[in-house]
Parts: sequence; structure tokens; C-alpha cells
Amino acid sequence: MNDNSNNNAKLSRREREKEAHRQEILDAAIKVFAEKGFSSATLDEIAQEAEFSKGTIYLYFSNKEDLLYSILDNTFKGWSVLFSNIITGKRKFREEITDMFNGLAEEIFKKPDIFALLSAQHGSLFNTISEEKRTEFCQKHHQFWSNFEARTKKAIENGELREIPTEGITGMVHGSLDAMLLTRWNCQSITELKNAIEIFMDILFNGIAKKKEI
Amino acid sequence: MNDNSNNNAKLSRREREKEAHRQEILDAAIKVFAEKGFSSATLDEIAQEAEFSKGTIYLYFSNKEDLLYSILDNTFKGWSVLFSNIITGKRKFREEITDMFNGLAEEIFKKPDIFALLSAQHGSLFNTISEEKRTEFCQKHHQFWSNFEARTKKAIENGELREIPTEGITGMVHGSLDAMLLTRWNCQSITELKNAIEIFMDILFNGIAKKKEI
Amino acid sequence: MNDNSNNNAKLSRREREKEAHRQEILDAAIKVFAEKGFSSATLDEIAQEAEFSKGTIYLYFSNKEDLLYSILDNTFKGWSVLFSNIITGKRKFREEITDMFNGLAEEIFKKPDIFALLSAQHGSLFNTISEEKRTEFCQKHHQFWSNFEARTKKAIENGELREIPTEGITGMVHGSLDAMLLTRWNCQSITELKNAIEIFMDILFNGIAKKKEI
Amino acid sequence: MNDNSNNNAKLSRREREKEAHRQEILDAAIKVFAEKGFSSATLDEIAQEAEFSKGTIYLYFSNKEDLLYSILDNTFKGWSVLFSNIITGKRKFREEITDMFNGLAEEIFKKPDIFALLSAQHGSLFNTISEEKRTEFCQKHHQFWSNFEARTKKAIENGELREIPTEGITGMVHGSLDAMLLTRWNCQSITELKNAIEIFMDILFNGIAKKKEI
DNA sequence: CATGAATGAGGCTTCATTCAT
DNA sequence: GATGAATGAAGCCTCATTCAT
Repeated sequence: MNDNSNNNAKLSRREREKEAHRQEILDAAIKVFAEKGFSSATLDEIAQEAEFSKGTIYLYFSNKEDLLYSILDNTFKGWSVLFSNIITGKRKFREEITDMFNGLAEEIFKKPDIFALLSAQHGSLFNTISEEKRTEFCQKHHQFWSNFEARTKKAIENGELREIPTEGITGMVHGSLDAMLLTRWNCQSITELKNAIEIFMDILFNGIAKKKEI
Repeated sequence: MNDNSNNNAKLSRREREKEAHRQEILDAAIKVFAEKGFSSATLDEIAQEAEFSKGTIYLYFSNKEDLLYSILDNTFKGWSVLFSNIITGKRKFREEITDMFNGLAEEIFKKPDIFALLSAQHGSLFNTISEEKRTEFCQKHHQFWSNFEARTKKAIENGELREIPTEGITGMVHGSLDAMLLTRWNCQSITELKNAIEIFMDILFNGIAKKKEI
Repeated sequence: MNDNSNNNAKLSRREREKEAHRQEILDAAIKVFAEKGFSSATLDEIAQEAEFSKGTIYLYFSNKEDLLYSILDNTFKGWSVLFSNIITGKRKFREEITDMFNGLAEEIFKKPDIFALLSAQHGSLFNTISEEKRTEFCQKHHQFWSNFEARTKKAIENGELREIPTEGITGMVHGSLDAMLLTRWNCQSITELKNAIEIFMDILFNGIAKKKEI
Repeated sequence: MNDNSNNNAKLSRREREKEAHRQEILDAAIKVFAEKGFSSATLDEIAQEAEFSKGTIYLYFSNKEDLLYSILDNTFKGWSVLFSNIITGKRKFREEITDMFNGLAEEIFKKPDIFALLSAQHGSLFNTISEEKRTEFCQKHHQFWSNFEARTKKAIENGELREIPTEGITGMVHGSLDAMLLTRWNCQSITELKNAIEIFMDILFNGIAKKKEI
């Protein structure tokens, strides 16, 4: 048992260090990709940012694209968890959707570089990466918004929402979420952004038109 | 007079040809930039697409960036005209804003490559171009949305809109417009997109919440 | 006709220059490959030897391997012509085979680098090049020696040769030819080598054993 | 004595293990060098083939070249012994030379990788290795063939061979031996090769020409 | 003795830009 | 005005070698 634990400890330290180094390189890549865009970013910069030599990057990732894939994979996985924890269909639609925006807002301010990357490269990433990966990401993306549309439908049936085409609602939310990710709605702080979300929810649910007084 | 007109004609033909060539190159660049992204696009491809030799491009544009600037300049100029013709403050807010979306929708389907470019590269273009150009474009952009916010304010004063913070409205419209540019809201035809705009306007002005029956 | 010839001349000068440059690069590659071996040779050296910039090489050849293929192609084509002009089956077997050795001997001293390359790399080239090219070259090689074996058979039927298995004869000639290519039989001059060929033919046809006196 | 033998045993086990590991690495190197050629072979592959880590190789060999030297040294040493045991001048020339070919033939099928390496790289190895080593190997090589030429001279004096210039005979044998090493004369089995050697000897000693009937 | 992470020099290749024709 | 050959800087990636554990 002594030996075992010893061995284990040794192994796991190495393992932990390796994992940490991998993450450092990934963080550096996120930052540089965000600043320069994927094609313009150079491994030299990433290596420098990560404080490793260029060759070391290739111990952890098989090439430049692999770096990008890992970033996207990680990010999408994180969001998936976030969304499935929040959009459960057990609470009010407005509450869940507000939490979703707020949850993402927090992420934006926690890891701004990733959002800068996704924002800046938005569609062009999809011109860069392999057909295979593209398909994979598109499917996940589509999956999520299908789920969301189902949630919307339920809300209409529940009487929470007006009977508007679900695509309309989904599209509006989708567009707004994208826009928030892309621009942070020009907010400088998480508080400011959360306020903006409040206003947005008011508009989304009540519209901007002045109701005629009775 | 004969000679003169002849000369003039000749000159202007040259001029016209030159202008035509310039435009052909520009169109080729738009297409290739849209497909590959700015950094990944090569002058070889652009030259091939334009059916000119690589050297010829340098007779019309001083370098690769200049191509991009020209594209962006042209595009923004076009939109400026579009917007200032539509957002006059002389008609109802809802009419004007609907026209704006519809006008842009038509542009999207007329020159899809430009939108693919702007969509795909969105923010990253701004990491690529020079500080100077970036500032210039940002100012124009800002200018437009300031104007729009003023228009919103007027609509509130007119009693067309609820008294919501104008930034909220502007942000929502801005975000939605961006989203429409970026994704075309997944519509395949201009008709489909115009329908989507109708639904969007309904939601924007009336909200999605079911009003309590009295 | 004036115009035509003029045009033609212009075109053909360019063409000729291009062809010349291509050949210069090829010669440089042959030399460097011969000195260093294919894998150890660098494009830097080749470029320097050719007195062109590294990039220029890629205007004429798509990559390092392509350089090698072109060299091998050229060489094999040359030999094919040589052989088919000599081994016609119209003269005595000994005459034709002697001419073949002498013809090749002249080539060796005309383009020593190519032979150094083929000698030095002999089999390893075939580990370097693509499966496809390898097959192609092997077929050509095989083709030639099949033809040669047919020629040998005819010589036996003619009563020029003893009735020995044709593979034996072919193998011996093949081996000796290879050896001559590889080592030049340690001869320093073409004259010396031609003398050696004379002796070789004597041995090949009469053997080395002292005949018993009658 | 107990202690001693124990100690000795221990030490010698270590020694033996070390030697065994060294040989395993060497074998791996031979295999990989043969497959890829010296320059293209990587220490990664050799390490993997040897089932040791890359670092371990450096405990046994000072660098990549050293691996090659050791291989060549071992091989040449083995051949030297082989030859000096066979070419004694005590038996008939034809017997000795036949045994030499047969002995080498057996080696070829015992350690095909080494021959593949020597064959594939033939001359280019000598461009890779240091001046010093090259000289050393050339001397040994030259030494052997000088000895062989002396043996030939003796055979002529003995009346076994015709009075042909010794270089001619030596050259022919040398070339044929090289060719056999390089191509195995296209034989698939040792038996087949030994048959080929029989035919070769017949040709070598009696020639291929049909003797005029008396 | 054995490992394998880290290094960095150096190789191949691409591509924006220039320039002689 | 148009061409396209030539350039060389810079990018991605490999791999022999070192070294701390």
C-alpha cells in the first residue's frame, strides 16, 4: 500500500503537471487566437505567451489546428453543461432564459479571450477547420437550439408565451444571445451587463410598443 | 469638337475600363476573402478569380490590406446611404425600422459574399487592419448608432414606444441586426427572410409574453 | 508572318529561358543530392548551388520529391533511348553488349553526379519516394531486363552462347552493369574504363579458368 | 569464493544485461536504418523498436552517428573473420571463392536488415559519416581486396586461372559480390541463391561463349 | 539505470511584393 | 497597362540532444 500510494502520488504529480502545462498552452493559444485571429496567430507568439518553447507545444498538440479544436471542444462542453443545468423546463420560461443569459454573461467576464476568439472569428473558423470537425460542431449547435425550441413550445402550451411561431422566438433569442456574446452589448462590467439583460428581458417579454391606455 | 469628343471618349473609355477592372478585382477579392478569410486568402487566388495576373492587382491597389479597406469603405458607404434614406424620422418608427431591416435583407441576398466576409470575419478584421483604419470605421459605426439612438428617443417622445432606456432598445435592435447579417436568420430566400422580419417586428414591439386577459 | 515570328521568338525566348532555369535547378539538385543523399540534402544548398532563391525552386518543382522524380525520370528516359538504339538484335550479342557497357561508361563520365546519386542512394531512394513512383520505376526497370533476357535467348539460339540458363547470364550482366555504375570499377578515366570493359568481356565470354591444353 | 562468485555473477549479470540492451538497441537501429535510410530514420522510431526510451539510447551510444559506426564496425568485423577463415590460399581458388559467396549468402538471409541498410545506403553512408570513420572503413575495404588480388595472382601462378590482368578478375568478383549483396540476385531463398551462385561460378570460370567444336 | 519532458536549431513550404520585359 | 518570374521573410513542423527526476 505504501508503494502503491507512493507510485500513485508520483504518477499523479507528473500527470497533474502535464495537464497543467497543457492548460497553460491552451490559455496562451486562446489569448493569441483572440488577439490575432486563427490564421494570423503564430506558434511563436503562442509559445512565448505560454512561456514554453515552440517544440513543446507539439508534445501536447499535434498541430495548430489541434489547438483550435481543443479550445472549441472545451468551450462547447462547458456551455453544454451550463445550459442543461439551467434549461430544465422545471421553472418558468422567463426565469430559465434569464438565468441562461446571466450564466453566459458571467462566463464572458470570466474568460473574455475565448469570447473574443469566438466573436472575432465567428464564422471564419468554420472555413478554417476540417469538414469533419465543422460537421461535429454544427450538429452540437443545432442540437442545442432544437432543445431550446422544444422548451419554447412547452412555454407556449403552458400559456407563458403568446402563440407566436416558435422559430420566431428561438431566432430572436438566438440572435440576441449571439449578439451578447459578440459584443457584450458594449458593457464594461458584469453588473452593467446584468442590468442590460434585465432590460432586454423586459423588452423581449413585453415589447417596446407603448400599450394603448384603456 | 469632333476631335475633342473623340479624345474625351477615348479617355473616358480608358477610365471606364480602368474602373471596371478595379471593380472586377474588388469583386474577386470579396469572394475569396469571404471564402477563406482575410489572412488565409492569397493574392494568387484573387488574381485567378479576377482573371488578371498577380502583378496587375498592384496597379490598382497598393497592397492586400488596401483591397480590404476598399471593400469595407464601399460597403459602409452603401449602407450609410441606405440608412440615411430610410431613417429620416419623418415616418413612424416601426415603419422606418422595418424598412431598414428589409433594405438590408435585400442587400444580403444581392451581395452575399460581402456579408459572408463581414460575418465570418466580424471582429477579427479589426485586429488585422491598421489602427488608423480601425478608428475610422469605429467612428462611422458609432455615428450611425448614435443617430439611431436619437431616433429612438424621438419615438419615445412621440409616444410610439414605451419609456424604456434608449440603450436597451438600441442594443436590442443593433444585436438583432448584427445577428441577421451574420446568420441571415437561417433563411434561404429573401421572401422567407422578410417574413421572419415581420415576426421579429411583432415580437419586438409587442413582446412574447401572453397578456393577461381582462 | 512578321508578327507571328516575332511573337513566336518572344515566346520561345521566355520558354527557352524557363527551360534553361529549370535545368539549372535540376543540375544543382543532382549535384547536391549526389553529395549529401536525398534526405540530407537541403533546399538551401540546392538553391545556393543553382544561384536562385529558395522560393524560385517552387516555381519549377512542386516540392523536394518532385525534384528527385524529375531527375530519375530524365535519367531513365535517356537510358531507355540509349539501350533501345544499341540492343537491336541485329548485330552480334558480344558487340551489342560491349557497346551497351561502353555507352553507359561514356554517360558515367559525362554526368558523374547523377551516377553518384544513383549509386549512393541506390535502394534507399526507393524507400523515400512514393509507392506510385516506385512502382513506375520498377516496371520500367523490369521491362528493360526482360527485353535483355529475350535478347540473350536469341543469342543462345543463334549459337553465340553456351546453353546456360538465361537468368544466369542476365543476372551476371545486370550485376556487373550495376557494379560498374556504382563503382566505375575504380577507373579514373573513360579510357581506363573502356579497357576494363574489354577485359570484362573477355572474362565474361571466355571465363577465367585456364583451359586444359590438349 | 561464494561471495566472490556471487559478486562476479551479479556484476556479470549486470554486464550481460547491459550488453544485451546495447545489442537490442543496435538491432532496432539496423532495422530502422534499413527501412528509412540513415538520415530519415529517427531516434523515436529506433527507441520504439528497441522498446526503450529515447533517453536510454544515449546511455549506450553517444549520438545517432555512433549507432551507425557501431553497426558498420560490427558488420565489417564479422565479414573479416568470415573471409580470413575462407580465403586461406590452402584450397583451390574456385572452392574458396565459391565458399566466400556462399558464406556471404548465408549472412544475407540471416541478417537481411543489415544488408538492406548497406545496400540501400551503399555510398551515401560514406557521405554521412565523419571523414575519419570514412577513411578507416575505406582502408579496411581496400585491405581486403588487396588480399584478394594477391590470392588471385597466386591462382594464376598455380595455373588455376588464365593469365588475365588480376584487376580484371578482382573487379569482376568484387562487382558481382556487391551486386549479390545489393540485390540478392533477386532470389527469395538461400537455396535458390546458392543455385544461382553455382551457375555464376560456371560462367565466371568457363565464360558464356560457345566453344567451337573441334 | 531509465525515463520522457523540454529545447531550439534547422528543414520545407508559402506568399506578399517587386521589377524587368 | 499587363505580365509573371524572382525574391526572401516568415510560418509550421521535426527531431537530435539534454537534463531533472
